Amino acid sequence: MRLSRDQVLGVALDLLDEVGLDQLTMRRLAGALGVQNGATYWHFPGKQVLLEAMADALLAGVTSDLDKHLPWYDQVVQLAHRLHEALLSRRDGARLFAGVFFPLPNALAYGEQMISTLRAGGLSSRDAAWSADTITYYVVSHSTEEQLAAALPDPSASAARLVGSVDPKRHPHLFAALDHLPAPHREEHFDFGLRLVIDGIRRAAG
Amino acid sequence: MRLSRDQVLGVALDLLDEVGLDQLTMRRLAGALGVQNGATYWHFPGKQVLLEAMADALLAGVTSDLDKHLPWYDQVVQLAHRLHEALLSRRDGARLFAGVFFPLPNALAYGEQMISTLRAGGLSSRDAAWSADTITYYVVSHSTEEQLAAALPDPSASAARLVGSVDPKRHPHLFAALDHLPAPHREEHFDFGLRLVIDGIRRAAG
DNA sequence: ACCTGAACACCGTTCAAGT
DNA sequence: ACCTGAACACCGTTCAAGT
Repeated sequence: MRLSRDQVLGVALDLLDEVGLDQLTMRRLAGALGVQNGATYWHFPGKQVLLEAMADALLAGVTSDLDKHLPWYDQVVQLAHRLHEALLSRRDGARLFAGVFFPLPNALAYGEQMISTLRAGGLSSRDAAWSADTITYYVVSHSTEEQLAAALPDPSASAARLVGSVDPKRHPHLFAALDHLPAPHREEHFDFGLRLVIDGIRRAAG
Repeated sequence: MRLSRDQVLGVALDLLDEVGLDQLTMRRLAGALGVQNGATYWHFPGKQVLLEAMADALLAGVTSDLDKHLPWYDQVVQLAHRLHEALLSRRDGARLFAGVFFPLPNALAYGEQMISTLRAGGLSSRDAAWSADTITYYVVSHSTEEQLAAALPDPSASAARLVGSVDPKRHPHLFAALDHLPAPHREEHFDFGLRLVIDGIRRAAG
């Protein structure tokens, strides 16, 4: 059976979940497709383009069925959560998305939705665009860290290394902060920072 | 003349500026050092450890000579700017830093300084730690995007591709936002988002 | 202690040739 | 139109052997 572009994309996403971004190679992908390693190059001109398509596929549906009855700032929260979930939906999804720059359909839809919601809150075109950037930076960076932490060979050994490297004499505040690591409270930690950003935006909205 | 660990690190940083993170290979590094490609492995056990050392080297001095007479929130701004400058000081510096997870000396000093400044503003240990995380996420993500944009093969062609991909009918708000791209106003764009976050934190500080 | 030389097991990409 | 087979120019890492 011949390959289709969508089939290559789908198997690539499944392979990402299985082996992670660093181990996702064109040769492994060909193997997973049961095909010789030059074959995928007929469907995608190179690895970078495939990665871009994968990144945009992650965002499918982020703007669907949003609740228009919420106040504008809660709509922003909802959309930010959607992006967060989308990036976490596949292994290394956040890093994949962060490594891509170009405007693709689902990313454009997300941007349009975010900016229009912020404009509904009374922000100027510039402030809405720049606030959307800030929210997106936050979500992407937070998601990246979550997945990096999850990918560590041995999480509890890594936590121990972290604790061990903080000398309470030299870094007293950091030492105290070890009681408040992000990992055990993922959702709360994410919402805390998102709330900071959105409170700032509400203030800017006057 | 024999190599020293510091010499390897220094040449690696210079090579990073010259060729970028993706082209920074252990073999090129050996070439730049005038040595066979196994030689560096005596000084660093592997590429990842070298990258971690390079990332931490970027942060040397971020906490030096901070102005203690500023109000706490302006000290936070100053420290965030220091991190921003440090990440931009070398090509792909932000991506290099983002790819590293483990606690190294300069990163610890930065964290300690940021949390202690926030605590001076009246935040609880938890809120200070989580607010510091949010600021750091913002700075790293913003810096990464700046450097990604700067690394595009042809910036003006890329801008054209961006403009061309936004249909004003389908994405009217995004289209309007094209007048406010980050690139032409780097510093202002950075400060805008940082201000949002810090306003949120000041509100949390009560 | 520090480095060479050579090998091992991989990569992404290209492209004539097949079907 | 779509894929194979084989090559090209690379990687990171290891390690016996040299000095």
